[in-house]
Amino acid sequence: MLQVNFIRQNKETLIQRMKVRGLDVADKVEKILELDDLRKHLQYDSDNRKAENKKASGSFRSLSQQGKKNELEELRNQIASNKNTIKENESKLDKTKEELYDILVALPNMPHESVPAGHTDEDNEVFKAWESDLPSLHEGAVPHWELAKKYDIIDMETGAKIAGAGFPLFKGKGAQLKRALVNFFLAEASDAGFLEVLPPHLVNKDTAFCTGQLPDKEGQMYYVTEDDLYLIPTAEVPVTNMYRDTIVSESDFPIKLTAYTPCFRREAGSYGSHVRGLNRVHQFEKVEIVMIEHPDRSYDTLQYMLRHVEGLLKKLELPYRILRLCGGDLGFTSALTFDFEVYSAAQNRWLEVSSVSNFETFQTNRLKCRFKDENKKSHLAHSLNGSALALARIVAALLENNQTADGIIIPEALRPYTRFDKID
RNA sequence: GGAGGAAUGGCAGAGUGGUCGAAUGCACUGGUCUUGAAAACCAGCGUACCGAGAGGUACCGGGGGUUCGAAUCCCUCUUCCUCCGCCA
Repeated sequence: MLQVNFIRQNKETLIQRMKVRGLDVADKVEKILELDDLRKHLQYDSDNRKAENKKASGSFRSLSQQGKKNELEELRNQIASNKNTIKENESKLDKTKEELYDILVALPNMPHESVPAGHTDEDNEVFKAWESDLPSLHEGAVPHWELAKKYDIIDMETGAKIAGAGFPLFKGKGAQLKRALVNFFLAEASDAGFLEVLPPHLVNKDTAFCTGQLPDKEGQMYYVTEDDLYLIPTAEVPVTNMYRDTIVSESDFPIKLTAYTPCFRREAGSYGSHVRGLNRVHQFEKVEIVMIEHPDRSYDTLQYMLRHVEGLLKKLELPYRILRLCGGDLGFTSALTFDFEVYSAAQNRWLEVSSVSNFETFQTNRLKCRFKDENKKSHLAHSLNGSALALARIVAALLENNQTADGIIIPEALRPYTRFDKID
């Protein structure tokens, strides 16, 4: 959520930048400023009347000790009438705040200056392309869902029987490969100085609101009505909320956290061949990295996170490219996002395996996550996160790209974790 | 699930209707002293909004109420702790 003061000071920039998302927010911005002025006015008036009443009730005791009944009565009336005005004022104030909030909460983050304009994923800019040749497969190479069947490592049918379509069941070396990937990713994150946490996998409304899933993505999350809880769509949600209502000191930066969790997504409305196999599922596993950083350094930190993710893909020997998302494809809460895509040879397409974003103060404003500068003034911190990495699609790409006539070869870096070097 | 108890500033912990934004201790920051450090002493030290400033207002788990006046009384919700039951 953007701050009103920020909007006030950066009105023209905001209107211009929102255009890359395809939004015209000029009217909304005017309305926000107008409502905020009204809010200030009403509050000022109420504050003054409250101050008057406070003074008046201060003299109450001495008057009553002196037995001045008439004065007391007059005082009581004066306070009562003031109180009525305050009450009316405050109900107007509440309405104004609500109206203001409704507009603010529906306003997405302001895109970073480097975000290209565009509507769909086709307008995304290739930030770093894969420069070597893409792997060419042997005669008779097949997509991962067929490999999964052939080696009996992923069982979609049984998953569907147990839960429903889109809930894969991993078996044998398939399950072990996933566990190996998780351990590999967590070990890499730990080595890079990220603190591992294992957060709750269900979260309450406040938590889902603060990282921006509510109200924007209400229908995308599984919701447990009985207990009023949401299943997490990503570890970003519980992990970032560790810093809700906190004031950190500047020396705590950069805060680096990592977590492995399952991710649950309803993916309502998805269908067709591009959702086949592991391409799009309701439950997948992911190692997430989250950082809280000083505003001056958050874009350097974003690059640092990019390098971390890149390192993982290099070690896994997977062909990848990095995209800078265009305005139309940019998430609601993000100011700048880079997507990592891995080339899936048998499907001959790029699969998104990571999304690394800087949210600037969009989340921390809701979280109230602040730090104090040397003058003890508090400012909102910046929050960032990225997948490092999402498992299902990495598995899909590994299976497809590494298939040979006599089995699927496990990349060197992963073998200490799998304890086998081939799936056959 | 049943029965009790608790929730106050970074932490600990006073405060049961009036001058309490809140004693005290610890922690922290600045200063004095010291070759340096420690100790001691002095001063400062919550958050947010409005205001150029002086200053004003709100906040003692959340919400509502009583009262001229609420941290303090009433209602309600939430969380935590203890005991019993159940249990990975």
